[in-house]
Amino acid sequence: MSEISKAYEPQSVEDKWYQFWLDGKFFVADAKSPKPAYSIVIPPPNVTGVLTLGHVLNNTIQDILARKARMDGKEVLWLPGTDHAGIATQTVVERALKKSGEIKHRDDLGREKFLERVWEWKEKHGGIIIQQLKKLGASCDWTRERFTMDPEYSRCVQRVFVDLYKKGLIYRGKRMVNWCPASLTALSDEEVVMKEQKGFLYYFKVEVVGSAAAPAASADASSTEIPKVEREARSTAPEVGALPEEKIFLTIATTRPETIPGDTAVAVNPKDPRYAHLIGKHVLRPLPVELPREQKLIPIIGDDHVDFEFGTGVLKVTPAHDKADFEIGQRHKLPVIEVIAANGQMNDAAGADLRGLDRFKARKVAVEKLTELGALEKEEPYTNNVGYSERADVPIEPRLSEQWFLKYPSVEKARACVAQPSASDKTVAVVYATGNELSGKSIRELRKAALAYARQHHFIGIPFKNENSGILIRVGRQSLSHAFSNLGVANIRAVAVLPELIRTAIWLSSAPHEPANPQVKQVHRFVAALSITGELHRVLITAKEYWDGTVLYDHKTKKITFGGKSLEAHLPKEKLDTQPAPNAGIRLSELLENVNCGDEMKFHPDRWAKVYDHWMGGLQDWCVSRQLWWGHRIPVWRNGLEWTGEKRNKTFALLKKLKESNLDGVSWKLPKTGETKIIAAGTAMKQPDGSSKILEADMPIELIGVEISIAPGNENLVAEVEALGLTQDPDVLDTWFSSWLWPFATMGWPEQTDTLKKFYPTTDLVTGPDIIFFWVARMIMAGYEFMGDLPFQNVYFTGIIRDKQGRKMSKSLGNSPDPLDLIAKFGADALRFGVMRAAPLGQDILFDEQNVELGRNFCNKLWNACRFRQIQGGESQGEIDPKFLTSDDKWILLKLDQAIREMNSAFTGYKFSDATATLYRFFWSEYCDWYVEASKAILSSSSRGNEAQTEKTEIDQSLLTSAATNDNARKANTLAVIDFVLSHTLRLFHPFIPFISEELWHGMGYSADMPPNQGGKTIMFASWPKPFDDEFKNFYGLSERDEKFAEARNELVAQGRNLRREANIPANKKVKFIFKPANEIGANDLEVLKLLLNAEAIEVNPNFQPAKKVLAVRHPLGELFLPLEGLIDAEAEKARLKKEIEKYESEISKVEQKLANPNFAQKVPAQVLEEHRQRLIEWQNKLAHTQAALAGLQS
RNA sequence: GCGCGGUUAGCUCAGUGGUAGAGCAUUUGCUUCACACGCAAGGGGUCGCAGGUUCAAACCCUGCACCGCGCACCA
Repeated sequence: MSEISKAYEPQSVEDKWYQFWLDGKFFVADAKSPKPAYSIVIPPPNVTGVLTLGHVLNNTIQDILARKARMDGKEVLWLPGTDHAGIATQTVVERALKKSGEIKHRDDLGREKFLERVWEWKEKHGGIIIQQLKKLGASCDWTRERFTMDPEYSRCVQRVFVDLYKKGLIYRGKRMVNWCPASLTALSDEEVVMKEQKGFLYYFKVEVVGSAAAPAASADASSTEIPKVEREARSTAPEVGALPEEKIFLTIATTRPETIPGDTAVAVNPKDPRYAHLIGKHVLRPLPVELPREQKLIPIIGDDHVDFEFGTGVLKVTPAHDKADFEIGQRHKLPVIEVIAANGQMNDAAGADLRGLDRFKARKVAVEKLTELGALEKEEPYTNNVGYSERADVPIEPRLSEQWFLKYPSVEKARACVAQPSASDKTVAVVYATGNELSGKSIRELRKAALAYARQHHFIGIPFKNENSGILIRVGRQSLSHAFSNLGVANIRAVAVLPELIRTAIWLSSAPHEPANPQVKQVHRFVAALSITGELHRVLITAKEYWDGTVLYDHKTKKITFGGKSLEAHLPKEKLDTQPAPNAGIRLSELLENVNCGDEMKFHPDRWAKVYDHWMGGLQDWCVSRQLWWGHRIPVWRNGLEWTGEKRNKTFALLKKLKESNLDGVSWKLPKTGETKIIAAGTAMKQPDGSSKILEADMPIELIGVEISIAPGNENLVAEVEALGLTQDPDVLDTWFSSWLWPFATMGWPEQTDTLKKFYPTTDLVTGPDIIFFWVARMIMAGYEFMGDLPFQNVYFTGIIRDKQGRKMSKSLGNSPDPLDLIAKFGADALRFGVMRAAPLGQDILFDEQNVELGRNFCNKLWNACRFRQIQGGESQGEIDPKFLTSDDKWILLKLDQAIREMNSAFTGYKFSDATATLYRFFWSEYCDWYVEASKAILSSSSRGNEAQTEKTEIDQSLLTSAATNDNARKANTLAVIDFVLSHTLRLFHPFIPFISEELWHGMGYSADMPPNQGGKTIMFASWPKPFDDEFKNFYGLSERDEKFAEARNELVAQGRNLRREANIPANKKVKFIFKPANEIGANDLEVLKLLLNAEAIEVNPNFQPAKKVLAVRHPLGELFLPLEGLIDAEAEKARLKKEIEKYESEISKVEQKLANPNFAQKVPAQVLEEHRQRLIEWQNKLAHTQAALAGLQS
């Protein structure tokens, strides 16, 4: 740090380092690198979008992963880019052009001109979000930036279209689709969001007549039945009734009266006793009013779809404007009358009253008309769910139209590859084996014994039931031989307890066999826990289910070792050797740590896998065409003429020739029959020797061609084709039809590029759960279909950013802060740290600017901690001399070790908020608050030598275990420890706060100590800190005892500080303490005590007998007294002590009760028992001391 | 209707069976020579409710309530 300012100023630092990283090409991924690969593809933001907090969250996580991977020595590719975002972009541009008054509608410009304007817009605004990502610190390989409408990318999209067409998965059909009347395009089901809408349910009556042929006569005929209906109906359904004129009326409830002119039937449930007899009769549709009576007659039909609970149990059927009605219409061959035009206005068929009106206006008018006719019985408020266009935010209109559809490919594989959440985190029962069941000196003997044992106990061929899944697993002879071939003593010994293992195993997954074996129905995987001779083993069981039954196929064991408390908690060592405690078990997650259970992709959090699976189970064909201009135009040319016998022959002749000419990627289709043939691939297109003659203008042909439009050298072909009267389909493809190819289309597919070889499948994908169907699921399917492999190994779903009140961020609410403002105000690092700290895995994030402020404060703390080190001067000493290490030094090193371990485990579980919490706690609470403060005892003693000398004379020399020898050496050693800790800490920080960590890395001179490719140039490539091994700890003498001691002394400090406060001593006033040590205490520790207590002096007096007015704390390290010179509030102190006594008494009684329980001592693990006993003693001591203090105060 | 998540301090949230935690807010004291974007010491919780399992439950099981989300249906 050349200049040391008092506060960290990010603005002056961030741009400098970003440019430095770019100049150094540190983000560039080398596909030929020997290093292991790590890759992420960015979820491409909309090209004209601006950065939101959602992007900040998402991209910060990706950056953290990428930077961590680089420090782990991986070759990292973070591939950036943008999405053309069809509707969104087109809407934005169109709106802008309208606003500027240039156009009223995009037709005013025409397709070509309009697209030019969109491209202009894209050039102008497209880079904005990329620049913003750079501001955030994103370490993307910008040399590989992609756009979903890059020429090469477009080629991929067309190739995929043709490929799927050839496979028969893409087809054209006239169907009910979701139509957006604002954007004038079809939408996929996923682009429709259901919204609650308040409206009315209108009840109107229609007259029932006998039949269309002879309405009057039929009405008479039916009149004989009327009384019966009436009687029944009056009590249950007053909607049916006969008027005095003997007319019968049906009452229909609807929310959409404006569609009445489009009704072509009235439906009732055939099982509905009220109406069943009316089926086959007709009703008079009230609208349009001007139609002659016979044109108003529509039949009453019976259909199971009708819910007789709802409304009146009578449904009006509008096949043209409702999905369910359309299906009813299909079933009953009803005519379809379209009454709403594409733009949402009523058309001529809607009648004179409604024609030209907007659909909502028309609803009001229709109600008025019904009222005038006397048909409206009532209207009641009603709330229903209405589908809205996600983009345009207007209600969609179900509409019959011709669209392109895709049957999803590779569904089964894609569905099976995602690991389903294991049956929560169950406790797996541990199966115990003593090891005596099977004996043998060699593996060979063991195998023999195992086989004999299995025969003797009748395992072979016998099915055992797995209790957790109910699946029967049979142990075949082959099964055993598999177990034996997996060698390992434990693996073979497991045979003795196979029935028990099978019984208790936890089911993990069931999936199709891979590679596919037709004999195998599916493969089940289980895990069980086995303890043999005191060692815990994980047993993975794989069972192939054949069509005729299940056979245990294989099991494999692996020894599990635990460092942490979990093993202790669940499986105390002494229990492992002998009989198990009842309910002894181990957490499934612990058992499965670092295990790939055969599933290849993991979702984090895994509950999304369930959502994914559910969606994959109910796939509907994907409507991929959009009536837009901005996007990938569908590569289909046709002339639209009718198919006739004569032309049929001509076409066959043409196709024959086309086939001979081997057009690559071109297929043709006979419009009538729908039959598809493929024309073989080839290169003949590159020599268009008169093939244009083949095509003639009047041929009914549909050409589906990728090479037609994109093959280099074939640019003219489109013109040639079009010259023959064939025109390209005007529609474009759904944006997601290009996004779903993102993981490989960005890497050079279909060529087998080095990049693909090195970086596909990608390692992690980070995205929001809101696009799990739009994007993630489709990418998985595309990955399998076109790469034969899944696109990523892990998917991390972020939460959704909300405001403080939990509302979604939105422009209209004005609650979405601009991340760039936040960066300007607090710095990018602060924003990153603040957001990560508030973003736990799987939870939505309630964003508050305070988070960012906290991040800023934290960066400042880091800055100043380094500044403190700089002020101490002295070059980095490098080596730490173990002989000078104080208890504080050892303590902070152990804390650092713990922090590294915590960071690693946080990364393993993608728990970034845990990681930031660790960083915060370690650096602020442990390093700054305690270590740095304690280190001042040494650092300032040598700079103020004289003063220190006089202080030391007050210390009883006999109690000093190690007298200070060399102040300068001690100071240097302390600085070395500080440098060690800081240089490690900065590396732990780097993925989270890259700018400041880089600045300090250089400023502190740590880069100078490193080889160029390992941190010498940039902290980006400094190696990620490793936890300390035993050798390291032994060398520096780091032990739990040191840690405990330092902690005890800090506790004493806290208690001493508390005394000060109790005595109302201002923080800045130095006072004298008296210490009566229980054991020897080091000189340095005493000095630290003095410093941290802000004591004038500490008088060490082993024989001190407290006089009356003294405050005291008693602590395992000794007693600390504060003589009271001034006034204290004795009453307040007494009250505090009494409160403390109460607390101690309550704790003591709690522990005593537990210990008094005979079951407790008997059943509880020894360690826990001991803990309780110790705790009791501690509380009792504290109680005694506090009582003594109270007594002293009272006397 | 089906499914998922949540309910712990005033707020936002950690906490996988053994002594209830963090940050913010709050109270008090401190321009202590890295940092007032700071330091120190406090106060504050029947862990949504009710059962059950256990020697022991915020944690496991069952039911309920409330909040949020998703899917399906909705004339």
